Parts: sequence; structure tokens; C-alpha cells
Amino acid sequence: MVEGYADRFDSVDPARVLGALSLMRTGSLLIRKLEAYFASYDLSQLRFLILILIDREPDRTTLAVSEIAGRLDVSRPVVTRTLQTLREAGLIAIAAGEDDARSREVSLTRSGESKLAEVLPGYFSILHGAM
Amino acid sequence: MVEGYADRFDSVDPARVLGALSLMRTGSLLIRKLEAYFASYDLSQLRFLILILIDREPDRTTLAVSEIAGRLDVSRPVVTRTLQTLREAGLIAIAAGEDDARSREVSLTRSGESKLAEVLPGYFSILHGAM
DNA sequence: TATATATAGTTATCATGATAACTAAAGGAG
DNA sequence: CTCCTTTAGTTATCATGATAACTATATATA
Repeated sequence: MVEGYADRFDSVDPARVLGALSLMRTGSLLIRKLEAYFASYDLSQLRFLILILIDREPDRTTLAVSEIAGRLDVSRPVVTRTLQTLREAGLIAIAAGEDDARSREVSLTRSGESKLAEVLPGYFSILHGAM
Repeated sequence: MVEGYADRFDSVDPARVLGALSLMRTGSLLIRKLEAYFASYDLSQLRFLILILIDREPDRTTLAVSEIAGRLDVSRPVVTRTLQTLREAGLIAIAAGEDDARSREVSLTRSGESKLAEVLPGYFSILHGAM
């Protein structure tokens, strides 16, 4: 299909276009596979990434909402909503900020740490297998 | 971050895991760039792909709803909804199936063909530039 | 210090993906 | 031919991304 169009745009190299399409498709398939894997643990990609982000934070055990949003490049409202889900599932705790009354400090619960430990090997295995 | 975890799972090669993560990120960024481009033409990735699919169909000028869903690997309800949007925008026409009264025949309008011609060069240019 | 501005987070709303359940028509078995 | 099953498409509902507008608090300026 691409070639048919490429004929009409001679600055277009079909190989590069097909490469880009393939990149998008491969990436999307991998994301789908991961989502299916996370779903089997009652997680989503974002819920998982939030857990891992807090767990891996050096020198601290908590993160603020906007830090999570910034590092994962996700909008703050989405983080708010996802944190509520994680709290309802008992995987995180949310406390008032110490210095700043506007902020919230998000931390992992024991249960959140266990969940992460449970999910991580399969996660790496899927990423590993994808390459 | 990956390396910290990789230490604990010795079957994991950090390079491969990072490669997979990079694949997902690059793919997602490209998809985002395309979505922004399509939005500037009042389209979305899916709306665009439906137009291109009908346009490129050999020997026919129409496609059925389930054919579109099957070829784009998107659920039928999403196709139904998206076709409504495209029809409201005057880019496609939907007629009753000739043989089968259950099916619908989706075709491009003149306006749909023009829109496609307008959008295609930039689309290829973005894909081309991504590689 | 009083007021204006900026920042942290939430709520409301929209877009776009999915699945489940429904309607209508086609096809097949008795 | 009638009834059962399958198929095409739609509707209803949910999940997850976004942006806009709001509340509450912090900070900076007059």
C-alpha cells in the first residue's frame, strides 16, 4: 500500500516509511502484551510504573503527585485518579505533605512492595523476549 | 533504574530490556506526533487510516464495517462510532449493503478524497523523518 | 502586612480504546 | 417451512489518556 502512494511522492523512501510503520506496530504490540500481563495482576502499565517509581526513588520512600506525573510524563489528573485506584487496592498510602500542606506524599505499603516483587520477573521476561 | 533490578534477576540482559523500553518509547512518541498532526486536520489516526483503507482498496470503492475493523485490528464498536464522526464531517458515505441487508457499504466522498490528498504528504514526511 | 500571583492537587468533561449485551438478518438442520 | 445458530452492526458501559476550570495553600510584591 505504501509503495502505491510512494510513487506519487518521490521524496519518500518506502523503506523508511515502512520502518516507521513497523516501529509503531511493534511498539504497540509490546505495549498490548504488557497490558495483558499487568491485567492478570490487577494492574495496568501506569499503576505498575507508579509502584516501580516510588520503589526505586533513592534516599526517599515517598513521592509527590506532581513528581510522579512529571517523571512518567502523564497528566496530573490521570495520576490523581490512578493513585485512588492504587490506594483502594491497598498498594500505596497517601499522607499529607509535611512542609507544604498542598502536597501529598505517596508511599508503597507492604502489599505494594510484594505486588511489585511478584510482577517484576514476568515484566522483565516480556521485555527481554521482545528483543 | 533497570540495572538496579537486573542485578536481582540474572537471566535479564539490561541492554535487551532497555532496547524494549526504548522501542516502546520511540513508538509512542511517533504515534503522539502523528496524532498531533492529524488533529490539525480534524482527524485522528484511526479516522485517517479508515480513509486510506477505503481509498486503497483494489477493484472496489466501498468496504464493509467489519472489513474495516478486521484490517485495522480495531473493535467493531469503535469503527461504528468513528464512521459516524467521519460521516458527520462529510468525508464518507454509508449505504445499505446490496446483497446482505445487515451490512453497510462505506465509501469516500469527494471531500474525503480531498482531505486524504491534503494530509498524505505530511504524514509520509513525519514517518520518513522518524527513521 | 495586604494583595496578587503561582503552584499542588482535584473535579468535571471529553476522546478513544475495549467488552458485553442487544437487534436484525442470513443460513442451516430438522 | 420452522426453528436454531451464526453473523453484521449498534448501543451501553467501562478504562484510561487529555485539557479546562476549580480549591487551597504558598510565595512574592507593593
